[in-house]
Order: sequence, then C-alpha cells, then structure tokens
Amino acid sequence: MAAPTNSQIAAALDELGDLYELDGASIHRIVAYRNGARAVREASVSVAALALAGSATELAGIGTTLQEKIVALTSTGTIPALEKLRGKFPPGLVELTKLPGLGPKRARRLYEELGVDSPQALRTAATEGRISTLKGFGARAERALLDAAGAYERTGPATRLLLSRALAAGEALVAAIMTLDGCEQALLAGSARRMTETVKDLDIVASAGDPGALAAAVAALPQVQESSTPGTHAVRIRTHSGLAVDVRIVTGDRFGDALQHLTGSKEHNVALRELSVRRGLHISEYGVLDERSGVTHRCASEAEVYALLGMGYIEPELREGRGEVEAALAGTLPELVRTTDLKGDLHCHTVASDGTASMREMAVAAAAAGYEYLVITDHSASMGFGADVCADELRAQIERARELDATLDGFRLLIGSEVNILPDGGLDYPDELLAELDWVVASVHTSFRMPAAAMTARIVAAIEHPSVDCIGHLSGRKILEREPYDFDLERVLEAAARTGTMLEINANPERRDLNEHHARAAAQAGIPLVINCDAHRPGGFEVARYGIATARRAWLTPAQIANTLPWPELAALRGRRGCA
DNA sequence: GCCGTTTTCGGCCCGACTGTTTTCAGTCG
Repeated sequence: MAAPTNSQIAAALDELGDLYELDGASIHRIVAYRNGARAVREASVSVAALALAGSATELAGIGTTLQEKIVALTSTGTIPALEKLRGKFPPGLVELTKLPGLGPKRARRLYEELGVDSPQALRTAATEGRISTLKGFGARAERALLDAAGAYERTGPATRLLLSRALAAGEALVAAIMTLDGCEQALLAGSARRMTETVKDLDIVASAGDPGALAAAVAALPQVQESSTPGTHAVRIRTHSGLAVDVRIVTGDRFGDALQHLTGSKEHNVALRELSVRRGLHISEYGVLDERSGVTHRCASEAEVYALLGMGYIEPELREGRGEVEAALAGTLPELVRTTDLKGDLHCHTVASDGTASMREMAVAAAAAGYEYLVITDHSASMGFGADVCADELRAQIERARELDATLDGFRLLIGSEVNILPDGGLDYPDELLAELDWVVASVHTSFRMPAAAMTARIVAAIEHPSVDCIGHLSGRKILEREPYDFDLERVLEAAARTGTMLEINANPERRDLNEHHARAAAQAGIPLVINCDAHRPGGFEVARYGIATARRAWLTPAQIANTLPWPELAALRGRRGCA
C-alpha cells in the first residue's frame, strides 16, 4: 500500500476536527486537530514516514495521539476514530457547516430535530417553514438559511480568487478611496497584503478624521454594486465584479492597531496574543492593553504595535504563525528579498515558440523592468502546436541572439531554451546543442499522470543532465485549476543539491511553483533558487512581484536567489562546467 | 489534543455581530 501523502493525512485530520466539532468536543481539541492538519500540509517531508519512525512529534502541533492516528492511516489505510464518527453523522452534515451562518451546533440541531442532512434538505425544510418552528430559530434565520442553501446549490462551496485578479480590483479600489475627501491613508490588509496565492475576499483599512463620513463616501463609489454598514466605522461592499470587500475606517491614531489586526493571519495574531498574554499585554484591534497599568496604548503604525511587544516589525508575508513571532523576539528574522533585488530573468518566450514578441522587444521590456540581463528560452523541439523550435532553428536563433546582444548597450541578452523533459527523462535536443546554450531550464509539459516513482526518476534524470542549469515550475500545478503531479520532493531536492542544479520559482500568478513550502525546503537544502517571470509578451515581467511574494513567504533572502547576482557571477554558479 | 521563562496539569486570543432573547449562545474573522 502506498503511504498517504501529506495532503491526504491533512485532509483526514481536518475531517476529524470537523466531526469532533459536530460531536461537541472541546474547542481546544478541535483546534489541535486543525493545527495538526496544517503542520502536516506545510511539511516538506513525508509525514507518514516520519510517523512510522516515531519522529512526527517533532513537528509543532503533532503530539503522540496525532502521530498514532497518522501511523494507523499509513499502515491500515484508515483511522478507527474517523470511521466511527463517519458512521455517526451523514456526510452532508459537515457540508452544511460550511454554509455561512451555520456552524456545528445549529447544523447538528437541524439534523437531529428535522432530519436535515444536506444543503438540499435544508432548502426544502426552509421552504416548508419547518426551520422557524425550532426554538432559537426565527423567521429571519429561516430566510437567511434558505438564501445560503440556494446560493450553495448554485455555486458550490465558497470559491477563492487568484491573487492577481483580486489585487487588480483591490489596488484600484484603494486608489479610489485615497482620492475621497477626508481620507488620510488607505491600505490593503488581509490575505491580499500577505500575498497568499488565493483570497476569499479583500480587506482595506483607511483612516480619516470623520470615519463615518468616509464610510458613506466609500459606499457611494462607482465600483460599488451594493453595500452594508455592519458597524459605525466599517462598510462591507460588493463590487460590480462580484468581489466582497470589507473596508474598516479608523482615526489615524489607531491605524496601526487596525491594520495589524486585519492583516492577520489568524494564526499570526493568535501566536502574537498568546505570547503577549504571558507578558501581561492584551492585543486587540483597538490597542495594546497593559494589565499592570490598565493603560491601552494606541498605535498609529504597525511598527509601534510590534515595538510595544518587544519585537521588530514583521513583514506581512511572514505573518502566518510559522515561527515568525519567536524569530522577531530573538531578532533573527530574515532580511527578505525584494523585487528590486532581481538583476535578470532566466525564462521567457518569443514568437519563435508561443510568445508574442521578438527577442529585441523582450530585451527592451526586460531592461525597462530594471533588469541587466535576459535569457531567451523558447520551447524545445517536441512542444508541438506550432510552438516548437527544432534543432536547426535553435542554432539559427543562437546566432541571431549573439548578434543582437552585441548591439545592446549595457544589457546582456543571452540564449537558452526551455527544454521538455520527456517521459523517459531524456531531453529533446542533442547534448552538443544544449552545451552551446548559455542557460538551460528543463520542464515537464506532458504526461502529467505518471506514477510518482516514474515521475521522480524522470525529473531526477533531467537534474543529473550536465547541461541542465535549472528545473522550471517543478510541480506543474496551476492554482485553482490543476493539482501538482505526483513526485517525491525529498529525492528531487537531494538530486538538485548533489548536482548543483537550481530550482525555479515561476512567478506566473497561476503557477507560483515552487510553492512557498517547497521553496523554503529547497533553500534550507542549500539549493540556489531563481525567480523567473516566464514572460510570453513584453508586459509579462510585471508578474515578478508574485515570484518575489512566494520567496518572501518562504523566508528567503537575496543571497538565496541566484538571479539577484550579476550574470557573470550567476554563470559561475551553474552546476555545469565550461561555457561562460 | 498540545505544550512548558507559571507548568507534566491546567491552561490554551480577542472582539463584533446576529438573532432571539430578557442575559446569551453561536458564528465569524
């Protein structure tokens, strides 16, 4: 039997948490399961293997009980407690708790008292007026549940939005709010500010001398389709594009408190507050209460909040409850890489394959984006769909690139290829042609459904090829669209570290691949990473911010990103020999 | 169920809103 993947283990622990919650277990026990699920999901090594070896308890959030359950899942394929609870509650009941406004307590009552066991059954019961006959449920609750069940049946569980789409709308909205009378400052908060891969909705924090007046002005913006005002200093809007946005407006003296609170994450805030309680401080969105003096300190900036807690400022991308609070206290936070640190890009396409522009146009665009060098890496011979570059064409392209480079003042244009890794691990150019290139990025573009062992061997073979400098978008995932293919990350990292092969953080916001967990593990293994835009048009370099975001969320410094180096130093770092 | 500058037992963040209720439980972020 194949060992369960980390995401399968995490799903089982999450399900246990959901079922224990329905079962009325202590909230702390439920939280423990969810924390355990998160620890497993974010681990970069096989937790099944760790558990079998008895060392899964070294992960924060995994104790002996959870380790035993992981061992059971690994060796028997299931967990006894999970089977027992699944028999106790129908599968639709967990689904019901995902409806907005319906939690485990009330969902369970609907099931026990009305037999409601699915969103469909809920809608039927609400339509028939049976909900409002229950004690504690009134006509308004019945109406709200009817709407929620209907929406769920139409669109399924709440969908998340790719960060790039959310930022396009959110940054425009912030700019619009900044122009309103009385607005002193406005910033995106929430997960968008932390640059997560996807977001559910947007949070914006603004300050004004008269928050109520600014809230009214926000609600009247042309972008707003509908709005409600849950509090005096908040307005919840839905844009015409369908995006939900919470706008919080405070006076300037507590902008920092509100921004810190609403930036989150929940896990970061919990870690921050738990630590602070031990020091007699209580943090909320309204300030920091010192229980000895009884004084609540208000903070105009986030830096003041963190300073009051005795630590340095924590960058939003690090605020995930992954040890950043402890590191801030110890003064060991990393100096994170920034977009302006990137000196070149090592992965882009032209009209020779599936891009829209010439080599010269791409070079000009890269220079305008602030880069000193660019490697052209069109798709290789087997790409197909008219996007392939056969070996003879590549030889001609090498010549043209050399000539073009000589005409560019103060900018290096280099020539490479994005070579397909064939299912057998081979590459689709002759070795001597690959050796002529300045840079070779090798990527998997076909046969995604291979078994893990074969896929791992395929990637490792490419890593071991003497002319391969880098592996492109290692996992092959497309966020919200396509799962990563199955492979053994540990073996791939071992091979990359052994051969000096670099790994790409593909900055395309649909890819962000390596993801932040894999990028952190790769850097800890000493593997140099590169951040590439994979641009297919001159405007394509604007996505660098997403690659940088993933790197920052992986705690990476400029020293761990090879294309923060000038080209000659990067070239010297390549694993292969010769060719400079 | 986890975890330890208070600790191997007894805690485990903070507040707002909602709806139904006369003081609060449930849900959410």
